[in-house]
Amino acid sequence: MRKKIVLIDGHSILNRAFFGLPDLTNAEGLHTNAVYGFLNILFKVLEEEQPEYLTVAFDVHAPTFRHKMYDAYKGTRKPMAEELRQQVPLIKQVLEAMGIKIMEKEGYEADDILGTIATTAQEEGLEVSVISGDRDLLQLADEHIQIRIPKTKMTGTEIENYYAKDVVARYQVSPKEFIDVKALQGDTADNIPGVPGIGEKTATNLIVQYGSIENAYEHVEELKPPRASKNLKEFWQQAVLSKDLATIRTRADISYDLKEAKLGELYTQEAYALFQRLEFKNLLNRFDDSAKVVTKHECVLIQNKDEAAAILAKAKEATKDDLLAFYIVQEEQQVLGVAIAYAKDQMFFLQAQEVGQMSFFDDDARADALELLNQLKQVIASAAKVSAFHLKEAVKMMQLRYQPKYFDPEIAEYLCNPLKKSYPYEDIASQTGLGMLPTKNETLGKTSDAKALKEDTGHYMTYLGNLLYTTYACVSVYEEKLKKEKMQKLFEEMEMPLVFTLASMEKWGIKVKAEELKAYSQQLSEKIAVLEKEIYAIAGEEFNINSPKQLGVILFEKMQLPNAKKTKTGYSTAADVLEKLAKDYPVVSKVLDYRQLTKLKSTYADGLATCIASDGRIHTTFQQTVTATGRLSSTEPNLQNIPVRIELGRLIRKVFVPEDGYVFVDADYSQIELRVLAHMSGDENLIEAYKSAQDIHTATASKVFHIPMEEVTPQIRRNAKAVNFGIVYGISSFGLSQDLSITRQEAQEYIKQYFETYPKIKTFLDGLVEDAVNTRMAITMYGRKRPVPELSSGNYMQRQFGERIAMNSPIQGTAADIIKIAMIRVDQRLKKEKLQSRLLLQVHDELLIEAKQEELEQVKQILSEEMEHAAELSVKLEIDMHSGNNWYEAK
DNA sequence: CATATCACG
DNA sequence: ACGTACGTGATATGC
Repeated sequence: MRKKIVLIDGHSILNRAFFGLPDLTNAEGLHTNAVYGFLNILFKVLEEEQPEYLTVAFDVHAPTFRHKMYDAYKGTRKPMAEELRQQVPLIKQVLEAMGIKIMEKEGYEADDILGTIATTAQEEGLEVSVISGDRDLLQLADEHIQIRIPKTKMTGTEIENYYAKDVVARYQVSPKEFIDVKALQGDTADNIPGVPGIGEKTATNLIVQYGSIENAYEHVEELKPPRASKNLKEFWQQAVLSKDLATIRTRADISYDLKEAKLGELYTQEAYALFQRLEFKNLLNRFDDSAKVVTKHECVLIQNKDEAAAILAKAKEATKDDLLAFYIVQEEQQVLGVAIAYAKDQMFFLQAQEVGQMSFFDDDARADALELLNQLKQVIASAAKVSAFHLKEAVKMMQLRYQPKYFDPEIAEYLCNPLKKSYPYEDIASQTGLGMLPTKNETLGKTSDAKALKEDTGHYMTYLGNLLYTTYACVSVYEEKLKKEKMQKLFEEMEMPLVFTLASMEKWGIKVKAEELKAYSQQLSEKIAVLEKEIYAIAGEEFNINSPKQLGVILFEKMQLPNAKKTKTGYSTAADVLEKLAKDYPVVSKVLDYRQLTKLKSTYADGLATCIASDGRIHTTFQQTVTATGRLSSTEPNLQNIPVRIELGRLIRKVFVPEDGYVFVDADYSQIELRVLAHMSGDENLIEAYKSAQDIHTATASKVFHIPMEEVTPQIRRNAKAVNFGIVYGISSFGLSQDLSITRQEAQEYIKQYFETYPKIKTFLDGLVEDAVNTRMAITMYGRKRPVPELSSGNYMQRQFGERIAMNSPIQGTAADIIKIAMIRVDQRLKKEKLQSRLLLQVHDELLIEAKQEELEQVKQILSEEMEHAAELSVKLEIDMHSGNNWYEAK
């Protein structure tokens, strides 16, 4: 039995995998599909062959890839897709981590390396398998050299196998003759000229008959067809050159030590860590426990009160001039305990007294938890620096006041990488070089915290240890990182103080009239029932109007309505499609009304009702680490999308009311994004338009369409307004034409006129794109960054999208920065001036304050001062402000 | 769990 | 020849 060696054509297999799989990315935004596909092919081959030796060969330079199957017809080489290029170093890293031999040598193509090793290995008595997606390698097939070509199919990976005899069976020629066929036929993708007029058929026939180009040349007068005879004579030198180009070297001057190719343990710790980072979850099952445990951090469980007190005292002493890290473990309003660290190896979990299982509210337990938090608060108060996981929650629970010493790891990581879906501690640990830690899920499985703590205490202490260690040890790393990225001020002076402002807003919540909400819901129900009946009557049957699928069938099949537009899954029934049909088909306008009403009922009337807490108020959560641009978001419930544009929806704002003795004051910035644009671009015309206190959309209309201000009709003003919006979004003629229902040409003309009116805006936006292409970042006035990986995509659409992001993010982000500053200052001033009025909500460019009746004037003063002077721009920041006895009135 | 739709800035 | 406006979150449906 011969020993086996497997040789892999690295770039070729990577390429195959890349085109065979949909795009995959990990949390860092790295593209991983090619690496993943490569590994799947690798593991499949290894399982089938059980080889002794393995080597992967790469070309040293791979600036281009031969897309034979994809664009051979163009006879060109495309530059390698960026998404694929990124994965070349990655696969090498993976292979190294698994201890797999990589061969590459300057001056040689991977083919030559494979050819040489394969030939030598066969001579030395090995059985050889060469894995490649490239049929050129078939010339290497021999008695003991098998060429294997994987095909990614729907059903998985299938592999075509060729020994020498299989090549003859399939192509009529031997592997050696295969070279001659190619020499005649040529290969545009490989820059092999071949002989003109000879294609695959003729080439094969000639070589079947004569065995080689040399022999064919000797009989050149007899060749058929005559064209072949004539051209081979004429292009003989070119044929000889082609043969040379097509020949894979089998005696390349490479030093190759078979011992280095011997397969060892593939499933190493390094490989495990890398697979984790790349999020190859399926492949992680292949590892056993020895690979998984890299570092272990444990919390020491403290249940005894005296011991807890001793530890808190020690922590207090140790952190007087030093860092304290903590995390409050809670579940459903119940504090289970407090994890604290006062050094990297001094981590404890102080368990709160258990709440009795029988009684839902256990006053003793509650008092105990409060006492624990109170003690923690004192340690926090005296600590020099404090890092807390979920800082905002802690601020709410212990009513902490802002001091510059606080640190929130999730927010630090968010500033460094704002595109991630979430910020779990293990990502923070890996990003700050603290190692690959097991996730909460991996340590505990899917159970509740309370259950895990009780029934799996050991693992729970490991989970907390990992979380807390990360919270403690990441601080110094991020401080350096933020300094280096010039985001230190942004973090310390904007995001951290904001945590405290948001905590206060969430804690206050907003009062909602539950009964009125219910009445509103019932009102809607009645109207919905009427519409429902009418729609069924017209349709002639009952169906689920809320199902786009069923609705599409009814409208576009049964009722044969025109202009059916398709989505992936069926007909589009989106509002913009239906609106075009509404005036001709009453049923469509009823459907639109129905949609509106059911939306109001389910999301707002009924949805909000379930969110009213026992204090009669709704406490939203403001997310500080979600958006790519630096805006906030609001969840459970979302109070940033309460209806306002349509009257019936707007009415719902009447249920949001101030407490007795208070009024609402609502202030919103007037076109803050356009003003930011005017400032950042420095366009004199736009700045001047604002300085002369004109209505900006009318002024734009007048200038862009060359008509006097007085003659700007509402319609023309609307168009100008759409253009202004478009500019902020990163304008495209298509988008604008859609929005205004005009042709692309007209939209293009509007844009052209706009840029002629405000020339510096064009320069500015082009500059933003150029900078983003160079730095791969969009950046705000305050230094907030957003990576724009779309700009390096191989896909034109994606790159186009990247350009719009590059234009929009600095504008939207700067506006978001400014209102954050305003929020902090308004909040801090209300507190400093010892007012009872409080900030409740932020809706991107709007703040809502619940003002004590007697403080109304003072509050208005504070709002206008702090909002208008949050940033000093070359145009004034103006606000609109209203007060009222509910949100409807105040807006 | 993904998709379509629609509410907001 | 393509097929897009920027940023979010909640709900209902249907696989």
